[in-house]
Amino acid sequence: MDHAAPQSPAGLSTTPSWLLNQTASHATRLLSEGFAAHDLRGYHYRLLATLAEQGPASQADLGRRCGIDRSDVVAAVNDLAGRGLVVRAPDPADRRRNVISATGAGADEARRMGVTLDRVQDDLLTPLSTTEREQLTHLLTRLLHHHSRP
Amino acid sequence: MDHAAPQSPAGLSTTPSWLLNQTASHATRLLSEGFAAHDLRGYHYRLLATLAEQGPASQADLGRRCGIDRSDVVAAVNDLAGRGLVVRAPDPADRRRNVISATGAGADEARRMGVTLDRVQDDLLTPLSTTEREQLTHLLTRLLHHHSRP
DNA sequence: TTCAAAACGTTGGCACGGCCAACGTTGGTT
DNA sequence: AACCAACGTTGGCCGTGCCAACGTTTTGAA
Repeated sequence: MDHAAPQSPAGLSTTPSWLLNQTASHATRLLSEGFAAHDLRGYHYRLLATLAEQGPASQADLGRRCGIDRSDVVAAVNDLAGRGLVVRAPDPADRRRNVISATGAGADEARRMGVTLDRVQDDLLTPLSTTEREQLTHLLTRLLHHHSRP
Repeated sequence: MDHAAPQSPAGLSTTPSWLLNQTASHATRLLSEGFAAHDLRGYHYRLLATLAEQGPASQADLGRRCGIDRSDVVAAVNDLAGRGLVVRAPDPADRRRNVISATGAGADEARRMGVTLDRVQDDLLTPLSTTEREQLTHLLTRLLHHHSRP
């Protein structure tokens, strides 16, 4: 009686926002599957990578740089500190702040997760040529830039 | 001391998966802000639009067509039925199934939300030319198609 | 025809990213 | 000194996307 089409919400399937969300969803899935091998999540990687690349920072700064809410930074830093990937120390110059630094193990893990990240990018973009990948990156960058102005 | 850069997770900012997630995030935000005016969410629109365009269907079929889990369809249909946008009736031909149909009010609401959807698309794609919008749509469609083959 | 497998609706739960309000503490301004 | 801003922290909420399990009903194969 009903052969049940794959999955394509009617007219939605040509809608940019729909396409965007679906592809992003796939990307997130692939990425979190990859990160699961490290027993960590996206938040952890963002923080770890930022610390490894830009050096120690306060939690508030970290949150700003990573686009993560202060309250979520707390939990993620707790996780990372609990595994010795990161060290939380009071800032002697400003007692409101904690200075977060990546440990050696943390930097290593950041590197390893970076490899995973790269692998996932390739996975994700498999069907696209180099030129097309650049096109996509360019278009998305422009959209993103436009929608991030105050 | 610290001037706090905008928000750009180090090397991540050039990563397609990152760009994808960020732009999708903006799109979702815009969309849910738009849908909030209708006091409904994305799930509701997907179901309503599918019903309005393709006619009545069982919950399982609806879920398949919309890419929504069966269990989530239950709740969303409850909401829609509670507002008279949709009717849930037992299928006489198969007593396992409920036949879901959009009411007149449901079809109206679907239309109205469709307008909101279109407005949000324009909002989202403001900085892109027509050609570029087509490029983006094309690229995303290809990615999506590639990653949805059983 | 009988019996096992599959599909259905439903409940309840979890993960993840994102966001907000509130509090006590500490720092800077005026 | 008084006020306001920033900080870390707790605790909560939302939306999307899953999964497991149950009882009911249908289908298909022995």
